[in-house]
Amino acid sequence: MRKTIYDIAKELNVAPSTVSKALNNKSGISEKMRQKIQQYAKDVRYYADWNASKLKTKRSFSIGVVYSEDLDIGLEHTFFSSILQSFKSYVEAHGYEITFVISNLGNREISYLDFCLHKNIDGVFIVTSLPGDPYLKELVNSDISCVTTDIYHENLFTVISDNVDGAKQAVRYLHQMGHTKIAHVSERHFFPAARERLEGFYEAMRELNLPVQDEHIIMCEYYAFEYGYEAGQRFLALDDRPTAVFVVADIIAMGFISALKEAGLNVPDDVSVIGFDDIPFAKHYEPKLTTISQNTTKLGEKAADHLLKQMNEKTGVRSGTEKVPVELIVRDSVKKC
Amino acid sequence: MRKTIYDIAKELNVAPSTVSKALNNKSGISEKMRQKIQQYAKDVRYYADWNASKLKTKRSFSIGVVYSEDLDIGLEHTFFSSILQSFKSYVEAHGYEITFVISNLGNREISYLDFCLHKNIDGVFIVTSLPGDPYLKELVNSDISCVTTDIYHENLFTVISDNVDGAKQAVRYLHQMGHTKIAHVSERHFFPAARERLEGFYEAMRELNLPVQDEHIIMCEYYAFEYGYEAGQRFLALDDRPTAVFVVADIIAMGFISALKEAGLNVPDDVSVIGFDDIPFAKHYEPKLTTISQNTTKLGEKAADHLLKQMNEKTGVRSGTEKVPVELIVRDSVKKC
DNA sequence: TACCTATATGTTAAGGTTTGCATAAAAAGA
DNA sequence: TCTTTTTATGCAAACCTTAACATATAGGTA
Repeated sequence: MRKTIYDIAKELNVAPSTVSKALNNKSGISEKMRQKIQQYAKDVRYYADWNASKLKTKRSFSIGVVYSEDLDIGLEHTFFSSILQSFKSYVEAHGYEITFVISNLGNREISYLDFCLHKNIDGVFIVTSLPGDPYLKELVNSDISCVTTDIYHENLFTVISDNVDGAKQAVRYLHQMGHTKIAHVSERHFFPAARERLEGFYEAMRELNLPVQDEHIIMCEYYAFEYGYEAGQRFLALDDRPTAVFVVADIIAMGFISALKEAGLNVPDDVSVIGFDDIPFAKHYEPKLTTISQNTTKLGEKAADHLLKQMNEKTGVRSGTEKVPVELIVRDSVKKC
Repeated sequence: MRKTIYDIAKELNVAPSTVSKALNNKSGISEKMRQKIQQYAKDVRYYADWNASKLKTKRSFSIGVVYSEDLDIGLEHTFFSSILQSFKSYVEAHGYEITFVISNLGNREISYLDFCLHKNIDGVFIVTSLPGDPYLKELVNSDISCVTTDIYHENLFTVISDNVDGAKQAVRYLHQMGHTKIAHVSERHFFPAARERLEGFYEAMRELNLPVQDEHIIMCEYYAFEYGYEAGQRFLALDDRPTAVFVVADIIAMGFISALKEAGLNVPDDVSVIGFDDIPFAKHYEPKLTTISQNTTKLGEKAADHLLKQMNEKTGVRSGTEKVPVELIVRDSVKKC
């Protein structure tokens, strides 16, 4: 049977509270006694019962993770899961564990907030979420500290890649390589990343005094290879084809390129393509994809860092944004014009 | 302030225990009363305090997940994370949540078993683990129900793809397409999957009465594109080159193919290649990879199902294996000889 | 010596739930 | 109507930890 603090107290002829103090490094106890108790606890492999301790302290040292599994963005989505991985490592190093916030256990439906409240969750990281989720709104407006990534939400701190700058870097690089007629493949729904990259595209083009024709902005249905392929076909149908394309995301860029290849065009000889994200496969695609790399490790760490601060400082700063720098990764899909 | 069972009891003029019984569907209470209390609880959005309830019942309704993050197999590893996703959905539908089993919170080191014991974990899913991890052994030999996937461990039930059969399907398919000189790229460390696929390769070759030369078994360092590339180079150096290759994993197959392409060979015109896994990118690679698909959804579900059974039935059946069928996915990397 | 302070240790209630047991009420049987 | 059985409800302990408060002890000061 598992030992309790009472057992230890009895065995050491001290009071339970003394044991508790020793183990929790609280004051009001002699150093000698602390050592003795800690040593003993180690010897008998005592660990405080998690639940009893949480029940009492009202702090769970666990951080909720909202990870909506619809829309193909479950754990297998590398971008988010690698942010989560980094987030997880960071908070664990600070003594927290993570818990998935779920809206139904078995068959009883429960709102995110209720879930967190009743589990005494200390803070929440919203990794992916469906736009307009009512549970989310309720949670965000509650007293529980929250941060998110890659999306914006009123009253919620966001850690996000510097998409505008990334897009500008991409365009500038294409320009540097001699391209002046540049197209952009964007995404129809305008998730924040897409919107910002489009914005950055326009800005950079303006700064470089390059004209942008409406038909050179190609709208893609969603983040998927197939839609990129479709966009490629539409690109091929253009009368006056640009020599370079900045594509909103690597996965779309790959589909895009595959359409060009199929039509007998060579990338980068005929058309230069630059992507965004630097997904793990970008370096293995043919041609190896030149792209703007998002730093998922940093995204996760910054999110974790900000959340922990927010939780501990109880500062009222709920909204705001931290932009994480992105980096141009030069590979083989862009060529001098 | 959050409502407790006492508040509700007072408001409804009943005893706390009555409320508890009503909410937990325990017997010894009239149906009318149960309805009334449940309705009221719903109205005031009452949920039992997780910790208090766990403390008392000694059942946490949470399942530990051992997910070793070293060796590049953290959450961003799609194969394991998609198994985990499927596992998670399944157990959540059955009223369980998942918790990562970690060996250090903050700075205090804790063994897996201690962690589980002190959190009252009901069962554990070992997703990835380092071979020879002492904590693992201790956990597996404890009273806590465990299952794993993709590896074997004494005293531990495993859910794993039918690798032998998959390899045989692969070889048979190559043979069917007219190939008789077939090579195999394996992996040096002989993780179970690699070992079984090698075994299946030999078996199928024997059954088909095809000779296998020693130098046609190419050992690759590890599961990575780069090592596949290296293997490809070694293949190129072969005097008497086979016309077809069965590669132990898609990611290696892709690196392998890229080496061939670089040397001016065409896949599948010059050499046919079949992979294993069906990673998400297989269908986008060039050529689209013919491969043996592992059913990650099923792997996760079966693991979950077995674990829940083991937990509830308290059956002594700890070891054993469930093989999940794999499927040949015909794409473009294999051609008639 | 008497008293005070600081520090070390002990006592006990609280945290919210569940559960075995006791009791009360209702239903059934005589 | 009275006893017996069944059913519904309440009481109180238990789960284990923490923390506020109380007490004891040692050392120092007047």
